[in-house]
Amino acid sequence: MSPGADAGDGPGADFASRVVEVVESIPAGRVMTYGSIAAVLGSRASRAVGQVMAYAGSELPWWRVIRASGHAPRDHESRALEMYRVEGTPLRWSRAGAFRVDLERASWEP
DNA sequence: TGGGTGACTAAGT
DNA sequence: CACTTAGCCACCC
Repeated sequence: MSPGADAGDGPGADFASRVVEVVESIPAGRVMTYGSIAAVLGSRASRAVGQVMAYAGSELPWWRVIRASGHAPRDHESRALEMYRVEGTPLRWSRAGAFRVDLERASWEP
């Protein structure tokens, strides 16, 4: 409702702060890809989203943020798997024993 | 102010 | 299905 399109220029207006808001809004059992989060913010900086997550650390449900392929973040797949089992996130298992999040079912958007 | 980096994506092999 | 290459954009120092 403001002529300036974006209504916030104070804290929370930064890209990083917006990423945090979106990630925290993801319900349990659901996931979003880095690219989708960036798209919601009106950007294509999927990589920047990952950097914000790395900086935020365990302060966020990082396991609900995955790659476009359905794989969990690099070097964190094992930790994510345990969370997916607890939250009941739909997973897809390959013959080799590798798991992936079923984006067809778990994909969510605010 | 500018350069290097990275929890990425998409397309090709 | 898994790995490799090139392109992107914001973050940090």
